[in-house]
Amino acid sequence: MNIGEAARGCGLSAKMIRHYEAEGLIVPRRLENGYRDYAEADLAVLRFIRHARALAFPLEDVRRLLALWRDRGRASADVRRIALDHVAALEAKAEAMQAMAHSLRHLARHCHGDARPDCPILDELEKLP
Amino acid sequence: MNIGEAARGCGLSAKMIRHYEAEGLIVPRRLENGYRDYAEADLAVLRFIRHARALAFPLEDVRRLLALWRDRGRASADVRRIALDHVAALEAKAEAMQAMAHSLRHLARHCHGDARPDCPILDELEKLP
DNA sequence: GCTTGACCTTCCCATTATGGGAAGCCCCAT
DNA sequence: ATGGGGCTTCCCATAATGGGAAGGTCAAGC
Repeated sequence: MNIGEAARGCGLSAKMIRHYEAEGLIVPRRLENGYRDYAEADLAVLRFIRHARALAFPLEDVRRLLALWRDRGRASADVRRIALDHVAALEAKAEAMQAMAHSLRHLARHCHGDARPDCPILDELEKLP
Repeated sequence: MNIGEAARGCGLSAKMIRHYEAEGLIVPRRLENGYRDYAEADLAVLRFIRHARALAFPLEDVRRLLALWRDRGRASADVRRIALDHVAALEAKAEAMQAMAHSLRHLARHCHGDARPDCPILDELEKLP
């Protein structure tokens, strides 16, 4: 199966599949003409990568998860550790963003939002600590 | 005031001040020796930039906010528009991240997290749609 | 007056994940 | 054999930040 077919089969772009290969996540067989040749098992790996990325695991985490996935004897605790660390990172970022959104919404609520020039939003950006 | 002093005075790194200059946000006077020379008024601009960045406004937004800030006759509606669009973007990202965190936490809850190899997290990454 | 150290300049590179696009090769169907 | 579509690699760009090199400048101390 060449890369285009593999891409359609796993939901990733050919571009990204090559990128993941460059990152060492999945290195397919090569045909004599130089074309990449993906097996069915490779498709499963590519889908795994797509799912992990959909949950925003950084590639470095995906690499480790893949290693654990391939290791039939891994301890589930290792997987859980990676997942929970990632959850913590996600929640920290999400909370930071919501705090910023909240502050800004608060400012915007006190801004007339009409043709007048006075604007608490700019005032605040000017004066903040 | 040279760039080091300006950096200490506004809370940005000299590196970033140069970057914001390259982006056209603030271009200081130059001394004869080529050194950048910041006035007090420049410090206010730099602080404005820092505050806007602290609220995660992208540089492009900062550029527009700065223009409005400098324009004594701007309509507060223009500022509000930028702010609320940014709030929407922040909230969208925050919600996406929390949804991912939530899914993962759910998976992790069903993972023993011990030495056994069976792991619902990996199972899910393997099987997802 | 010269050395030293702190500061300044510009330029290049790396990060993360993704995509655009060019140049050139390959394969298959007409 | 020719054309179209797929494949290859390589370079570039994104956003914001930082690291670091190579070299110019200034001020203090001797």
